[in-house]
Amino acid sequence: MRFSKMFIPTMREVPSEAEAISHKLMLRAGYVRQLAAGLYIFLPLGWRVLNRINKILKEEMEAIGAQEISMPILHPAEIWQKTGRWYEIKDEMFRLKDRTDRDMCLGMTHEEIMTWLASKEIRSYRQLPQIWYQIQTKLRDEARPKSGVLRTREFIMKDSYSFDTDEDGLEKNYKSHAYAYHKIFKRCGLKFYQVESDPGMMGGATAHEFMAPSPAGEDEIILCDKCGYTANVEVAHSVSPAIKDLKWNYEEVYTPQKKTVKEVSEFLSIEPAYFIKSLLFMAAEGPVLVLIRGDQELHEKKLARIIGQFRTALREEVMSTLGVEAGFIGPMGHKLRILADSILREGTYITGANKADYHIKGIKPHVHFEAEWHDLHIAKEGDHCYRCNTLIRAEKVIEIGNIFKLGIKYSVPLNAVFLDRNGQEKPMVMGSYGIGPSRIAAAAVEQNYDKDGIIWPKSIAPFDIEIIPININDNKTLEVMEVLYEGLTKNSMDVLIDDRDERPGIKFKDADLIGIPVHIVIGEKNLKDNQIEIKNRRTKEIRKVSIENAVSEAIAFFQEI
RNA sequence: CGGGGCGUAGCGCAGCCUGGCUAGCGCACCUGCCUUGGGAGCAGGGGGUCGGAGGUUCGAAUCCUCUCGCCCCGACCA
Repeated sequence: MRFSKMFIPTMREVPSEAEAISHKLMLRAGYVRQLAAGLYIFLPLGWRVLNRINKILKEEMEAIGAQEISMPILHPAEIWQKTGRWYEIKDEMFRLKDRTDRDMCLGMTHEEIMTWLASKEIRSYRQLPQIWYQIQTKLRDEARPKSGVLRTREFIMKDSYSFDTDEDGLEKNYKSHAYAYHKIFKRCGLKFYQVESDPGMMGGATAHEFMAPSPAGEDEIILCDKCGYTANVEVAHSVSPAIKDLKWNYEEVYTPQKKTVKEVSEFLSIEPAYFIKSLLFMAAEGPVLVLIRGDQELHEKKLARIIGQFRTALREEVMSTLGVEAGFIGPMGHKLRILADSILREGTYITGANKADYHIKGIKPHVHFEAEWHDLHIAKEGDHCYRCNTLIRAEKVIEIGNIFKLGIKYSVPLNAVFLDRNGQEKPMVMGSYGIGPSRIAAAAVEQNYDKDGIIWPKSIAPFDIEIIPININDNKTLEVMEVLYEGLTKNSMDVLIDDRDERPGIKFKDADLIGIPVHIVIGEKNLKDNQIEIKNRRTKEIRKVSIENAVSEAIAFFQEI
């Protein structure tokens, strides 16, 4: 491909709206353009990258027996109504009506439609298992699209769905997807982790996410380097640092106007970890008191999994429920549901006295209060691994893939059933598995760049090799350029020639920006010695080779990378 | 949806507070000359409803009101 014939609008300056590295570089290097918030155009270079990623996806999906199909993006509402998601999902779903006033929506994911298809077509256990996948556009009316191509309202997703006769079959397909995903992300040149995750509204008990470490990531994971425990903070367990049991006697202390843990802790010169924070929430079942240690933070999602949707109690509700103002609440003597973080099972603490301006020192679990014990705190760096007690660390990550065991969540409402060996009707056992190709691309950029631009992993670069003729008006240069281009192309290398009549500086800068892994520089000086240069974009290593050997050397050089 | 910021040429910005001459600068773009190993130089040139609407004023990029868009933080994220 010739640069002069390809639309590669590079920019010297970064558009001011871009913040994330991948966003800046993909704009500057001419890979994408923004149409509106969360809507991106993939330009020729960007589209080539996506296609390379998709090719890897297809190969690895086919390798585990998945079959590619293509489903509509426009869905009738009835199917989504049957599973209930039409009502559960709110503004996130794009909804519309057709000309006959029929409710429709744009697909944010395809569990419903895939299950519908299975319900129509699969009758017998003999037809199972099936794995169907597609690489298809998804539409989600995101509250806040951000970071360029990382979070958009319309994006392409590789989504696959497995249908099995039983849990064992699902387990097998779940595992083979995990295996395929490892291969895919490895082939794409990404650093990544597989972590335990929250199944969320997808339902089912088990889910994992594939996470590419990057400061631009929106998610955070917890890692234990010793035992290998990795989990999304949304579900991560941890053991907060141990504290001594100071065995104070139960006594009231005067703490005028000191309400927050920080204030009382400073006032009494006692570490926050010796305090119990008492928080009142209003759930569907009524008020619930939640206790966590002073140095912990409540994980609202963990709490929501236990008591359902809730909100913070208003000042008046605290007063009417507990008879004390917020800031001096203690867990003693109340008749309501009390949940406490498990760490509070042991020790002696300080807490509100249920009386304005007073705290209680010396409160002990089981003696002065009872509670349901749960993991309610946010795991963070400095905590210990709940499995092996080693110090854990946290990392920012980009979610690039996920796998869910769905079970029969969708097959039951949509009546996707089959007859088993004994002629018994049973719901299919399902799994769903997603990968975002544009997130792979963005994560690859986030993990591979320098001050000059992108450094693509060679498996997903838009081209393998870029040829840079220094002076396009030199006949010898042109001649060598054509010979190399032909030679490399014949050996199935994807080659971009910068045949523009531009100054060398511009070509070098653009080449570095665009980030093709290998550059071949043809200059008049080296030609006099019958040589050309082969350069590694990442390391800047340059190898001079003779023109005769240039093709084979360049290929070898590419393969070494 | 809550908080903050920004909309002036393709990109990056100045001008706005304190209203006033033809709306300016760098890069990019076009023409010519020159130049060719890391975003050259000289000369000439094109491109703007100052996001939009309404208002105040003799006069609005500038002041006021409304509105639209984009970005960032948070909430949300199937």
